[in-house]
Amino acid sequence: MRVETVAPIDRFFRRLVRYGPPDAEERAALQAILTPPRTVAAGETMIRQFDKPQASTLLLDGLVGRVVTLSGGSQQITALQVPGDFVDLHAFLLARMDHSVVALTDTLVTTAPHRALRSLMDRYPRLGRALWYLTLVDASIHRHWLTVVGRRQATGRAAHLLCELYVRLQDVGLARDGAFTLGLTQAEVGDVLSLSAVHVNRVVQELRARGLVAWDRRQVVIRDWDGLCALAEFEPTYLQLEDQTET
Amino acid sequence: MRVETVAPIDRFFRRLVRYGPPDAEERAALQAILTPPRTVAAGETMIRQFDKPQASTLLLDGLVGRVVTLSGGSQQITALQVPGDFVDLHAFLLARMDHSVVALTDTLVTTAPHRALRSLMDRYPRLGRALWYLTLVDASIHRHWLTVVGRRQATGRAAHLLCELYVRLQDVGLARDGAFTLGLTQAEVGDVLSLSAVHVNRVVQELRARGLVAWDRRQVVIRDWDGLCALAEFEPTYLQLEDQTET
DNA sequence: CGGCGCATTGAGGGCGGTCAATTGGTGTGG
DNA sequence: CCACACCAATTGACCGCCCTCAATGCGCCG
Repeated sequence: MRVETVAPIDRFFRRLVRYGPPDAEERAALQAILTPPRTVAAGETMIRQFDKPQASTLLLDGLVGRVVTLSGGSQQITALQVPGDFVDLHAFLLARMDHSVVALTDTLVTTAPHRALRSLMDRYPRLGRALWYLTLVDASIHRHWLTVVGRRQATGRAAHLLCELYVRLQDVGLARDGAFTLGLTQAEVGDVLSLSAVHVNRVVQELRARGLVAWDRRQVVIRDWDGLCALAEFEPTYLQLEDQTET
Repeated sequence: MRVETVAPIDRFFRRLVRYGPPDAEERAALQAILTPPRTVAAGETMIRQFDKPQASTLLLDGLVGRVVTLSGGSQQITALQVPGDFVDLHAFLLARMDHSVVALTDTLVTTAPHRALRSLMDRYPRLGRALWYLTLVDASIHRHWLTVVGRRQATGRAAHLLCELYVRLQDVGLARDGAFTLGLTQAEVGDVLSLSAVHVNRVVQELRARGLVAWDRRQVVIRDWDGLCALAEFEPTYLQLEDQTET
């Protein structure tokens, strides 16, 4: 999955830096509370809906989804997390998980115990705000997808997902030259886009026919970035990838 | 709009208390930084997309929406805020507003300057976490609506909106006995549910025909709460209205 | 070779969209 | 007091996107 050689933990710091670079002391303090990395196999549920985890999980490698199972047995993926993302930082403060967290590929994760996080925040308020910031970016993405799912047709939704994933993966060194590994089956893409697996397939074929992407198995190559963005009406501000420093 | 006699600011504290009751000192400190209340007329845009506000707005009375205007000229309301809600607390840390905030009825608001918020947080870390918590509840609602809009049919979506609004308004003393003022036109309901105004009307008539609600102008009376919840598959955990205390 | 997961293809139907016209309530100016 | 404007709600006709239900192809692994 790796493209550049980036130490997994740096993917996280790169994210955190957007809010305001933590100094060496803050960085070390944060790193000190992380548990040793462990692997989770594709398909495993790492956190169950209604659980009350005592630690938050940081994704180091792989792809995970926040999954809600619906009454009819179908499921909705409300968010995808790429390496460097905290998967359930919101569990630090919310009473119960409102969704499950499922490994969509083989993954590598570490965790930050909530007790340690809390004392870290008491000691380094700015670091606390940086973590808060990360959850706000998640919320911004949620809001954006609300408009994508609610208002865009299937083709635009799919194109939008590809644009977003490419940008996010590129940001952590896991995509380059338009190529990346999509850790999702077409059925799972449907669970993200709120489409049936059948219709996802038709859309994929349309994107191929228009010469926008090559999409074979789980390998995606974007052939026409501008065209794909235009079709998706992709405007990446909502991902909050620009640096901003605390004023 | 008022049903019980609740001082507007207490609607906010009632919310905050869910995370862990602030002590008298924290309460006073928070109240001290709030600017004098001002009114905003229905239809006015209080915060514009792409703005970088220097203060966050606390809604004391009325109804406001977070609105994204789309390329086609239509709009999506990604969230509704009821009295007691911070409308744009995320602007405290995010670089730019990813949406506008529009007053859907005449409203009463106050603001908390970001500079003051920041020193408040440095001084009272637990209060800071309580504010973070509020934004996490927002995110939880966003995720939930992603599944509602993505997976439910029009009738279920509308029923769900009524259930949620009733519970949230009741929580701040603005609804009772199944009756509340819906501050939205049917067209605006469509902007929330990602439906056309025409179809919203068809759905409203179906809800009336099934004997679930009376809905005249902007007055809604729920005639059959259980039936409405069943149709909506409403399960209010995601609103995080249960108390939880910091451990 | 057989089983399995995933991708693909086809047929048919329904939910909800657009376009357009009408009703009705409210406010305003003459 | 009435005429008119305006906004919100309502109704009807038509149609297209995407769903469901199947069946088939295809690569991989035991």
